[in-house]
Amino acid sequence: MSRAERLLELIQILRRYRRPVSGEKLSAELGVSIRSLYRDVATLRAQGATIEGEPGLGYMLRPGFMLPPLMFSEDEIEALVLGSRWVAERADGHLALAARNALTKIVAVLPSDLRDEAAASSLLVGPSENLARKDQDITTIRKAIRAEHKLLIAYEDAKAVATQRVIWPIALAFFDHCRVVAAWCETRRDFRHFRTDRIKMIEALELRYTRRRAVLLKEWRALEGIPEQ
Amino acid sequence: MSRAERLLELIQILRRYRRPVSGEKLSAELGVSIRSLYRDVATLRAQGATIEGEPGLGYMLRPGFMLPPLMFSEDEIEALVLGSRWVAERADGHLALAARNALTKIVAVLPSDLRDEAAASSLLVGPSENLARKDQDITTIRKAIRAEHKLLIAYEDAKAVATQRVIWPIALAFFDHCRVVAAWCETRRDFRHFRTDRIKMIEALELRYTRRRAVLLKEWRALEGIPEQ
DNA sequence: AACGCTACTGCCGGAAATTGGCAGTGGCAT
DNA sequence: ATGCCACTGCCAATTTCCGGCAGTAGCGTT
Repeated sequence: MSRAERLLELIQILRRYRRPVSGEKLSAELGVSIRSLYRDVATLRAQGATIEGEPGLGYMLRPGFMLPPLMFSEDEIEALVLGSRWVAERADGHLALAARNALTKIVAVLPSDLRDEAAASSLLVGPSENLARKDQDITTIRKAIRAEHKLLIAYEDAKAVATQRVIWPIALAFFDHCRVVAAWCETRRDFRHFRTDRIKMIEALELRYTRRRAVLLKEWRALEGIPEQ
Repeated sequence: MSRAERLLELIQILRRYRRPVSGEKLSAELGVSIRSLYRDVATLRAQGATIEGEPGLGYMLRPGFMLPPLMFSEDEIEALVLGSRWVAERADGHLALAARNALTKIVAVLPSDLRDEAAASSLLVGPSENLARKDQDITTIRKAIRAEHKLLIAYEDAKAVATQRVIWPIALAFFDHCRVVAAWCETRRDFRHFRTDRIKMIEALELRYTRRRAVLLKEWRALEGIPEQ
């Protein structure tokens, strides 16, 4: 195994463990001495990986993904740039920032003669027309989805009937004029959809819901007839 | 310079030249022997780069970009996935396909435990509401923009007045309900905007326009007050 | 047919990078 | 005070990398 491959392997091993792992264990799994492991960690850090090491504990990789060298066609890069711009324009603050950061990283490594072209890429995203912005809420929802946490919401449906419910959010759909949360509703014991602009209050309950999101998502997709994207 | 860096450098050099370059020249630019160059080319090919080599001619890189190892945060990957999905949903056939391909490539290299999560990512893009689809035209426009080629179009404006013009397309803006081409209009000798759904006919003139797109784009941006994205 | 140009491969000795072991420092918790 | 562990510098052994050489093969020109 070449060194480059081993570095990638190290990232993946670190990613598998969620808790700190000692360097000795990592070196054993890689079939390499502890000394080399320290060097590998240093190299990865130099490449931008956020590997945290604490004496007495071990190493832990801050959640993230290391992509190995990838080859993209011109169209593919253009698609990534356009997509990131759309997210930067339309998604909530955190995600929009992440989109800009991802874009910056990609553009930074392009050869200089192409950097300008990509930066000045001719595919633009227009502003949203009348999309009500509830950035902080969307961020809360996204976090809850990822953590499989319950949410308490005050909702006002299309007929202006107000309710309070505990929901298990599983997905967030972006439409032209609104965003919709798909969730399992504890009150109704069924899947329900909630337009984010009709959510009047939202409270993150630091409480995990009892089924796996992937499973719920699959059931919901089947019910709604939504194909995998 | 480490070998990994040199491989990236080779890609960038190949990208600079648009015509075939001999291995000898490449090796000279890299400050390395011809023998090593052959090895480097072989390595890059094994990594998926499409470098074409023909005896008597030289090497040529099929247009595309090699991204070096990159580190993305969870949010950044989520933004890339969501953005690609939007492009796959909303852009024209070629670009949509490119978005799907880019996504496939990214997902393919994620560690397996995360692949499913990314594939089943909870951020979805709803279908467009009443967007008139003119896929083949959009592709033509995109190609013309990239090549800085003129286009002959038959246009019907908001008042149903029909005209034919030669335009120099410089950008394509995606709005919720329509796509708009920004262009220099030869007839009017000024910048004009054309909604793609009002373009009745389009013909690609294999003729380069006389000013650089980057410059035109900058002027147009200044005129319209559109900030760099 | 001969020649020039170039991609491509195998082999070999020398150069350079990688590796493992060792010794030592320092932080932290028990 | 002890144990655990991250981290660094040094050095010799190992592995990989590199350049040069010789040789094969495809293609177009003369």
